Amino acid sequence: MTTGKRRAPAGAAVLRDDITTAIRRALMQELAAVGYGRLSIEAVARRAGVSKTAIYRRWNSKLDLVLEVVAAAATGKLPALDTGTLRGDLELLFQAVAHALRHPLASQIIPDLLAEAARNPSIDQTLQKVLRVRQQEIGGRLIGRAVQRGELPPGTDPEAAVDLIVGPLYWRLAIARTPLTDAYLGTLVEAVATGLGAGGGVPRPRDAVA
Amino acid sequence: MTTGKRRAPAGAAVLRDDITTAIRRALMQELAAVGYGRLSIEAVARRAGVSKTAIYRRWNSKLDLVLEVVAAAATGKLPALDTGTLRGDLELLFQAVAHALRHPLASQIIPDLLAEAARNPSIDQTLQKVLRVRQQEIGGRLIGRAVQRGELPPGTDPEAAVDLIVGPLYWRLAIARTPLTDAYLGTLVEAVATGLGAGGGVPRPRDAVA
DNA sequence: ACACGTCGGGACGCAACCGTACCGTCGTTG
DNA sequence: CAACGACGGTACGGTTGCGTCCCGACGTGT
Repeated sequence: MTTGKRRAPAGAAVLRDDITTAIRRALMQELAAVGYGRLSIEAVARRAGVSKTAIYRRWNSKLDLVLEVVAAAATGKLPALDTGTLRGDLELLFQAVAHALRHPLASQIIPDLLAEAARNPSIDQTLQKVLRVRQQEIGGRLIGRAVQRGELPPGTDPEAAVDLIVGPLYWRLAIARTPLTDAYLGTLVEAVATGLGAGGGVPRPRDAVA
Repeated sequence: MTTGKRRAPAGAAVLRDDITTAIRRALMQELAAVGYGRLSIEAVARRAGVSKTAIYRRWNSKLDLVLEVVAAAATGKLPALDTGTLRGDLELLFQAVAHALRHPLASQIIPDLLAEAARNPSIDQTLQKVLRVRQQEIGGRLIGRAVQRGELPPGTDPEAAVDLIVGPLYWRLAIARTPLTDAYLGTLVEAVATGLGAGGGVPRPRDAVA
């Protein structure tokens, strides 16, 4: 690509990091632009200003590329998240989730891949690791501390609590794409905190309706 | 397609309804199977047992087909939904939403199209009509009645309430694809009801953070 | 009885993409 | 300073899809 005058300077006998990161960046942008369904290696190569060959030297296939890059991008740092009160923890967590979902790329890529996960086991598995398991870990610790403090009843189910926390934020930011207000966040904290305590704890799943 | 012996009996000088509905059904199934991104008219025709020509006689293009069929499928009936109490209304509403999201086709198609809506204005517009506007209507009436009864403070924002209702259910059923329990539904009703009333009402959006 | 127009089937030209295989170039590593 | 191997570029054969067009067959409405 880039039909220049003669030839652009090439690399050497080692995989160049700048080219690797250019591919990663281009993949994320392309994924946001057209989604996984329409994703093409050629478009990624074009966008990265890189030859297709350079991509196939690093990854075996489209799926390989997506899984590795997305997993790497999602596996980031996260705060300590221990303020001493349930409401404080919730507020921090909400801010973190909201911050992540406000990234334009993330808010396009995540719903797309989550939809794709429903029909692609490899993607499903990867997302389970980098999204849901992390959420459950964080949520579990958060709920556990609140129970120890006596802020929540002992039977509280962390899994359900996470749904209650992530669900509205995800719906509003990623699906409805409605602007988020501080007031809304505050109310959400209040609703989740009181809601979790209200029912005498969220019982564990038993009689499945589905 | 269907390279038979000679020729199957054909129709007459009028669009046959059975073929039209076969196309509609095939489109929904194909949409669930591969998503909008990979959707192909040829696959729809194959699945419907119909020639491509038959599809193009009815719709101009892929997008036309999808928009019309999806809108028609989503524009269904909905219950009266007025039990006399906030918790009763919420429970009915949750059951209805949960029922809709348990349809295998719906739970595949809806997240896919919602993700696609982020980059396709036509799809976005259609979904806004058949999903979000309906939700806001229903939620608005529900909240309005609760406010009149004094169950909720007057300032309660119906839009935020809908997010609070739909979000967790959508996340659990369409994204996490976790089985839904009666107990979970009950707790959700409790959490939303108390949560909405807790903060002295959900204020309207003002200082957007995004 | 007859024209109308849909039916399946097939082919069309065009475009895009997959994954692989070659080049000749050229920087890095030892 | 020499060998290694990644680099861009290009081409390959095969597949898939788009949207259009033509055909002969045939059932329906007038």
